Amino acid sequence: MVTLKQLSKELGVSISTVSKALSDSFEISERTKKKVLALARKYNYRPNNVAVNLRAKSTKTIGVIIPNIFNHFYTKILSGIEQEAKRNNYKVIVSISNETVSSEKEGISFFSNGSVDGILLAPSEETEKLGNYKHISALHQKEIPFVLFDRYSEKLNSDKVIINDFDSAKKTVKYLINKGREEIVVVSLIKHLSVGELRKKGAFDASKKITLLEFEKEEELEEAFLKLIKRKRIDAVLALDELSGIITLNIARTVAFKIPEELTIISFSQGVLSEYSYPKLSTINQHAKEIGENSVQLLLTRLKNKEASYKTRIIKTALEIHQT
Amino acid sequence: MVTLKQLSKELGVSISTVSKALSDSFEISERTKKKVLALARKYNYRPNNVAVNLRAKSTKTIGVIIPNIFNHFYTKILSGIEQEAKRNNYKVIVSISNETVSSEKEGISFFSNGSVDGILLAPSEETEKLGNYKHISALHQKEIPFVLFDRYSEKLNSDKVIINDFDSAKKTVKYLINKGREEIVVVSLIKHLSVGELRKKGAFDASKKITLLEFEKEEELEEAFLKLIKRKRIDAVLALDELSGIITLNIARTVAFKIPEELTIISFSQGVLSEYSYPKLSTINQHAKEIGENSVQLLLTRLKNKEASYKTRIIKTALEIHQT
DNA sequence: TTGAAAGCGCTAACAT
DNA sequence: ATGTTAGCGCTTTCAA
Repeated sequence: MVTLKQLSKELGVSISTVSKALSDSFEISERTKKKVLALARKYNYRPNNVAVNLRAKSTKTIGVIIPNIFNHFYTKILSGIEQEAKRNNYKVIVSISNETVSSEKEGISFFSNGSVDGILLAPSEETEKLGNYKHISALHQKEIPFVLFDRYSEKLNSDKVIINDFDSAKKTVKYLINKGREEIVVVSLIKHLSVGELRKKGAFDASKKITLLEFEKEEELEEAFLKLIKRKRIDAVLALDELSGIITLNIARTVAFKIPEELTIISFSQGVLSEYSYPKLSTINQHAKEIGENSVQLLLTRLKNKEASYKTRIIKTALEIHQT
Repeated sequence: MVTLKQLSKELGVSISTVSKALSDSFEISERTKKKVLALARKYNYRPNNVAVNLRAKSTKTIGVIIPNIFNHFYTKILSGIEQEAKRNNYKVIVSISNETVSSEKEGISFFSNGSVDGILLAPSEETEKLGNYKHISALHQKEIPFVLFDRYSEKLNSDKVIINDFDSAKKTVKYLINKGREEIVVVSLIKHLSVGELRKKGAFDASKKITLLEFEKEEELEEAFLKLIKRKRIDAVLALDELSGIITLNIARTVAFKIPEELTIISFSQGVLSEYSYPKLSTINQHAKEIGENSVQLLLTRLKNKEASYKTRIIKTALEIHQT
């Protein structure tokens, strides 16, 4: 990589002259500017980013800590983050926590050395399970701005972008009841996530007579659901996560339920899974991309004004009914 | 963030003493080391990464340009990259090309200013379609080391990590023939990708009497496949990409094929889609994670020795038969 | 209109 | 055992 020094030497002018010429400063004569620009182009000069960062005391980089990159929902968020960051001339560094506290801590420490201007973070499942957020709130002491997305805790005081989980679960159950469904089952494999809790509460807020099947392992849910439908007639399922939705769908099909005539299945989701399921699942779309975009916006706002009060942005979900 | 300067001031020693003490230099007395360490811990001192990078003339960062982050295959590669990078104390910056040349160029220029030590790149679909790789080979002039993964071109001289696509398609067709399948259909939605071409050639190398359904749009494939199975008896499908596999599966089911008794479907894939399809697709697993890991390894080797001859690593696929 | 110098935070060769 | 100095590449203030 060519440096200002090399250019200045070859041109027989000072480093600062070259620097100013390249930033089109009014101090420099047109003749010199032209010469400098020509040589810079010839060598394809690009200011060394690291040096610029050191000087500017900013990196134009956002660190993202994401729980799981195999989850389409998070992938979509990441894509939204990347786009919005690029639009604002920021780079994105990614660290994947794999839903573990240890990797999450690693990621935070990885970013806590001036590598990034700020952090976007969705706490891992383990973090939520343990309810210990100290390593995250420690960012406040380090004066590293951060924004939580998707998952959050009352214990953490920060900017955040979340989904109206409670409301959308509640609305969906009401929708089912309106459609004349009477035996509603809520299935979930995300017991330990804050969002799972909120969705569950929302559903029960709409109706007390819901059957709840909530498990940690896929097989447990499969077994329980199979048992349930053999025992009693049900006519609607609300899945609090996509995997539960797909599993339920596949089982319902093995026992020859007509979908959606006899059984409506609606699932919180964002996924390819539901998109290419057969028949296509009805979903509660979580507008993941917007979550990503909004997180970046909130962080950039924070970077501009570190003293402002914390903001929460709530991204609305949309019920998408297929195959009705 | 605390700096060496601040620590040295508070301790009443020089900056270099602090620096040396923190790196446990033999030049510094135990007493001083202890004092320094204590204060550093108190303030949670971490060396400013940007300054270290500038000084070291290396960023310990790898730039990854990935065509599509919604494709589980690439996500898995990315995960492999991230893990292997972290293992070697490298960071990962991600740029998503969305299968377009323009974004790919943007990504390359984004990384070409000293932000990264090297680049991992899978060319976009558009790049492959147009066959123009100049913006990529330009990295050679800029002396930025790069490794291609998954997709490549004869036009590009570089390190690369690829799959034995030709061979595995060939082997799979042979496998089908061995199992007594006689009417084999090859379906594909990746006509324009180099890997698609290789797989196709491999399949035909195993048998000339294959029916080929190759389209750009999902609907075209759906229509053609439906027409075909109404017209003639078929007993095996080799899908060159996961989407084709799922589409074929869903259609075959609507016309009540017994799978796999009457119709074997095997798909190139890596996906959640095939994992949660019903019945579960048989797949040609591409070991995506290993592709990512190997790419990082190749790049790090290159960084150590820029003059070595270019290496190609071929990752073997594995045929995984389900529901037989 | 141009150049010299300082400084971002760090390391390391070279004094003391 | 500790300190001084130079320099990584850049921008910017101040001086010429």
